[in-house]
Amino acid sequence: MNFYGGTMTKAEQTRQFIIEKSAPIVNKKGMAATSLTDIMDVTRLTKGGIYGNFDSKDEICQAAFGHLSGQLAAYLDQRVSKGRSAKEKLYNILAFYEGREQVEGGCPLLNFGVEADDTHPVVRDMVKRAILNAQRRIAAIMQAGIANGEIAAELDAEAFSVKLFALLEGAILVRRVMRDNTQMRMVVAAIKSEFERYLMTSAPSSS
Amino acid sequence: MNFYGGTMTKAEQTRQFIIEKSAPIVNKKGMAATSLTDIMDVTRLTKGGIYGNFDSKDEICQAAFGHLSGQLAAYLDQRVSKGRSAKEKLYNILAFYEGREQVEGGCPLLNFGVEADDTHPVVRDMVKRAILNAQRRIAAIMQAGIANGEIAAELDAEAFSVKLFALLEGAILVRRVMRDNTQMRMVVAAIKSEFERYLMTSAPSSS
DNA sequence: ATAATAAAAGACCGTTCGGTCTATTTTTAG
DNA sequence: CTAAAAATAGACCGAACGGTCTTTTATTAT
Repeated sequence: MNFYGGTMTKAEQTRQFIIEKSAPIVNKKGMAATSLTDIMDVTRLTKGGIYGNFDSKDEICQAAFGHLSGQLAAYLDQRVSKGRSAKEKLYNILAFYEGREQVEGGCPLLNFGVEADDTHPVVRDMVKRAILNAQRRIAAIMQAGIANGEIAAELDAEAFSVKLFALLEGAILVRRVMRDNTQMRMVVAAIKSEFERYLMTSAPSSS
Repeated sequence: MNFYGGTMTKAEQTRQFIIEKSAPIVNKKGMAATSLTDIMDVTRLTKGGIYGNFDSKDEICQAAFGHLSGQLAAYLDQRVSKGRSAKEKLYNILAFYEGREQVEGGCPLLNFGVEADDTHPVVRDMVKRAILNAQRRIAAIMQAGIANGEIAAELDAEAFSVKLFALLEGAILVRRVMRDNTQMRMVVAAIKSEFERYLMTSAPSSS
């Protein structure tokens, strides 16, 4: 028996495989509406293989959200790290949301948040943490921008991050229902416009 | 046989009864997760009574959304009609969202919108129309305010209504996941603050 | 009151659900 | 190569699912 050191044991590999394959389905159909059969189909595994690695469907859904939110965070962090100013960092994030790319099945924070809030307290708590992290990411960018003089100190970093998050999630909802990106574009433009009011490099115009 | 004139036939009464009793559950648990048993329990009816009035569970869910969104629209219209200026009308709406009242189980536009977008095209279309109506309601208030000189013409009524809707729905999501109204309050304050920038009665300040 | 009609009851149907368990296969250590 | 161990297959389980259908109960017009 190899003690878990550098390599992944077979079960761990399979577990990860199941998570990665299932996550998009759970994100799209929802936890309640995703059946074991769906998971069996997408993984090409049977019940034995699945329940050998998970105790319940709920555990799979939970892990699926963890995977999706981790993936989303990684995407965003990557975008942020590629920006060399607060403005670039913010705009890279906005481009991500405005683009059609997104995680398959839409924003997991929205999907899981809406479904979990009454029925799945564990998932709800995970979503809560993910939301706070997303907001912290934005607030941190703003604070850094203020600290190095790129952004006017009048900008309330926390309030800005709260508004930005709400606007984007709302726009994601509208986009999914409408199947139309127009309002998302409007929202992103509005965020940019508000942000630029606090940019020190641009003219401190008042109108 | 009485031809349907003034009174409601018994079946129509029962149908309405089923819808009203089921709607909060479907709103809360979701369409997929709500079972016939749930509906039987809450209506104290049996399958015979239910399927005598509906062809399928989906039809009940659909009617439930229609009821909820109609109810929501009625609430909002009432609030709007009680305001005597654009500002009052808007603030009445905001007070509605900021307050804990809301429709039981949260905003049906959010709940049904997220669940329906992939799986229930009919419901998705109903949500789409409901969203557009909600936005139109706001835009109309703004346009009227501009027309009578209460609001500066610079305000883009449509863009404002899109932002407002997205902000509120995003804040509703956060509130449900966090079980905390703080961010909703922040969002409402931000909406008010932005709106007041365009108010003609207040000082046309530039900062 | 009664006969015709409408509505609701609830047993019943096949299917699918999440989950278990043993047999078999695959992997791995020696 | 072989024996021990781990992992997967898939038959099986009871429960719950959405939905049907016949019987019984309410309603209603006369």
